[in-house]
Amino acid sequence: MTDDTAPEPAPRWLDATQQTAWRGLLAIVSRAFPEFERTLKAHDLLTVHYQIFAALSEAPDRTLRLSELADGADMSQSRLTHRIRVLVERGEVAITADPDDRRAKNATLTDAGMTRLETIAPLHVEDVQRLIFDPLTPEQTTALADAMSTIGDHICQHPEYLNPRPGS
Amino acid sequence: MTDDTAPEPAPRWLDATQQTAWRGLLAIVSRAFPEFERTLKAHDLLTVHYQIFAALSEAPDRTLRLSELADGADMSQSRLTHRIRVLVERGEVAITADPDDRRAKNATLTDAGMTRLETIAPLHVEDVQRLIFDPLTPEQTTALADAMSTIGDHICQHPEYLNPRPGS
DNA sequence: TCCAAATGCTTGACATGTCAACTACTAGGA
DNA sequence: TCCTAGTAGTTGACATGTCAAGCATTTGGA
Repeated sequence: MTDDTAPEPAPRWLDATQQTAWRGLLAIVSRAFPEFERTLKAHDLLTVHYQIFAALSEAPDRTLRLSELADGADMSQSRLTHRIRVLVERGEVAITADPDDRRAKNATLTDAGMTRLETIAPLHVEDVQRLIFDPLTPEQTTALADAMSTIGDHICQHPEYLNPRPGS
Repeated sequence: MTDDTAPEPAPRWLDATQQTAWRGLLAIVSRAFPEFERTLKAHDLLTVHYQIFAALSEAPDRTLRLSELADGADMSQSRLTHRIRVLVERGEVAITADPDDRRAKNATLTDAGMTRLETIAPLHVEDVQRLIFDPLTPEQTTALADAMSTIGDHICQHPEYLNPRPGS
């Protein structure tokens, strides 16, 4: 009897340098990101809502088709539908039917929404500066941007490296 | 009438380099981390469970007091109580009363749990290598570790920089 | 000794995320 | 025209996260 299963390659454990980088990343995710959420929550917003505001504010006419908005803000359509509701109720986002495609809807950041974003954005960016960039020297920031953009580009340009996502 | 409120300082917007770094970080969080979760979920585990396994496997006697485990794995005690239940039911973690302090309980990674971790860990580390470190040169990895550990140390050593956390 | 405060953990209610239907509409070919 | 497949968005059930309240125990000081 021969074993026709492929032999498992030895695991590629993280070396010391990689472990250092990985632990730092975990610290950011487990401590800094919850801090950003607390600041937003103090103003009755979730991170989801900030992402919606940010994506719409950068779009032409502050308007995006809902599916484009979901893509641009990195969330599922379902989640968008659930969470955008409160923004519409508050009058900070308006949703209108698309005249050209009766399946589609467009979301627009209203003036009230823009005002809201202008209040929150400085608080959010201050959090990011304080927890992420303040401890770094300019050289470290440059090196971080280089590495991060390399990783980010690689992930976005190689979706085949990802497991199939359920429901999408 | 004089305005006695302090003037708002100008927001410290991100410069181009910082934006590059920030977008990369968001890409990692929104794409790579969900990928890690999908791999774990294919083996009936949540990230929470992996963190529990990892923390216990590194502890003396593979055992930690529950409150130490919650700290070490960066989660609230409440969340730990809720999510560790299934691991106990599966026999992968054992919980025993602490003989010295009758308030406390100790969690131990069982042999079955260790076997489980030895199955999953290579898959997880392969995900991390593939999505985070593979695109980087050795020099980029070194620079990333330097910046990340600087940020991580800063966050962990300056808890006064964080808003008060509810419930803790 | 007593008691108030702190600690360790659990519980349950509610908020949010996820996922698989589902409806409605559009596109494109027989 | 009629199908079939694909696309846009919604819905509801369930899984998970969050938070405040609660119980039991320990600590430390009056």
